[in-house]
Amino acid sequence: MKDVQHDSWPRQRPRQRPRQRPLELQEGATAQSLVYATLRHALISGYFRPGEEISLRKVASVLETSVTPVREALRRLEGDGGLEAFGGNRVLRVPILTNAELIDIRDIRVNLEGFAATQAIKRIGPAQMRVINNAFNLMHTAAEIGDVDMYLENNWRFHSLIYRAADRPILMSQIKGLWLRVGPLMRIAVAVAVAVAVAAPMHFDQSMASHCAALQSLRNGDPDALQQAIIHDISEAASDLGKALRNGESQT
Amino acid sequence: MKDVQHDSWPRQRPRQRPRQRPLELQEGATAQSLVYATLRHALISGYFRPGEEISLRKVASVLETSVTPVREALRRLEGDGGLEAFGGNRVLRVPILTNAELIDIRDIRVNLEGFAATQAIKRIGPAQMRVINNAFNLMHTAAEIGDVDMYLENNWRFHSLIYRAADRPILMSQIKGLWLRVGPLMRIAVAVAVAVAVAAPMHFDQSMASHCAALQSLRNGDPDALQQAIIHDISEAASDLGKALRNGESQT
DNA sequence: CCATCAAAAGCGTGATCTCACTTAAATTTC
DNA sequence: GAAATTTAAGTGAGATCACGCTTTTGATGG
Repeated sequence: MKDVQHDSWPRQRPRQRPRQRPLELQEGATAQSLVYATLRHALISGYFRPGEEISLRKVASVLETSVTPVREALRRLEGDGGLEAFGGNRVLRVPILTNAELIDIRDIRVNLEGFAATQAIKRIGPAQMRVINNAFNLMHTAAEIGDVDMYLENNWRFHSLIYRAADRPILMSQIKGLWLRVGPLMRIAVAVAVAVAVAAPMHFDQSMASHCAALQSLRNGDPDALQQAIIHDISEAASDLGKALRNGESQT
Repeated sequence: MKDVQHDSWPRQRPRQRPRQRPLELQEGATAQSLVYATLRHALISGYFRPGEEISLRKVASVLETSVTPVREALRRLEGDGGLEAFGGNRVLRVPILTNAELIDIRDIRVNLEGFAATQAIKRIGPAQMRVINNAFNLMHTAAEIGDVDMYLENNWRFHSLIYRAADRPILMSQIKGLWLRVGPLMRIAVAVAVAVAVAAPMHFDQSMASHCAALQSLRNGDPDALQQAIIHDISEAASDLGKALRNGESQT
């Protein structure tokens, strides 16, 4: 059935080019979704600096695919607010948040994550509690040994594990979208905090106090206390992020 | 290296195709963004039914462009939750919300739009108040004469004008994303409500009562009352949407 | 040595084509 | 005539190329 020669064409067409390569794309997932997931994770983990420019062809080259899936992935990230088009050439880059946007995100996070926490606390069983405890401990030790990557990863794990228990996919995606926006700044803020924490180890205690209070509220099953702890943590973090933002723009 | 004739190929290639046409794409906006805006507006206005399938080539043909920008636009909409990929062929279609998703969206709306209202009320001046009043009146008359399009449009205008006054772009985009998801259902719910309103004109009064209370709170500058009115409206609407959803799935 | 201008490289955008796959229709077969 | 199979049409995914634009670079003139 598959007349490979395409009889509708004259006859001898060289046409040697198409040669589509299936590549290493595994498991039915589209290349576009792989690129999207990769870049999204990189953004949320702060592997890109605010203001860094992302090139279609560079990404396509690194990920060993063509420009088409990359462009779709970048466009999705642009829609998510994780990237922004800049200049007349529409070069895509990591957004540099303004202070107003930071406040905007903070308040949305307070509402959404606070609500998610109250919904989650009813559904957290001993198994989830153990995993959350694990993430908390890892985050704690990461802060002690000054491992920024480990801290960021487990900070996200700690929060997302709680919210995931709420079993609200749409709410979860909204929260993820907000973390995506603050990811690049978060790394800078934490890196600075870690740097000063070497000299003054008590600097992380503010952040740790919030997380500890959240953990305690989880154990007690107190939704209001948990919500307050989450809100406090978000406000603290927003304050640090604001400092990092102002430091960054003074450099630029 | 620019050998336009591609000397690597035999020689006389007709190759008459490139012929890129600038088309009617006006004002520096990319074709992709035009397609996105068009389809997004169509979705939020309920011009597509839940479950309706959207074809790349059909859209490209109707909008007189190629498939590339259309696919990017549809992918963005998929990321927004306005479309979903279905089946092994990843055919894109308008999502059919589950009841859990409806509750999810309702609660997020209560939090986000309630918060937006409290932030907006401090910043609403006489000029905005006049525009909002206008939208309210248009919505009211639309309900009386049974014009579904007019009602939907001004319902969105009424709400968005309030939220826009909060001057929180990110919050606004999140709220828009939620309306995008419920848009297709909203039309069905309103159409049903209009149909029965012809027989029993007092059916719209619930919805109108919420909007009236919101307007009154705006005039009084009472943020708590406004928030309560918004929350009440959202809850009412979610109830109607749930009925429309159950009716729809009984047909399917 | 610096300013100026032209060439080149790089950017995103969009069109076109092939591919793999699914689904609908038509044909054949029992 | 009904059922199974083959065929045709339609789908999204991905690669490649041309285009217009901006930025960088290199050479030339001052």
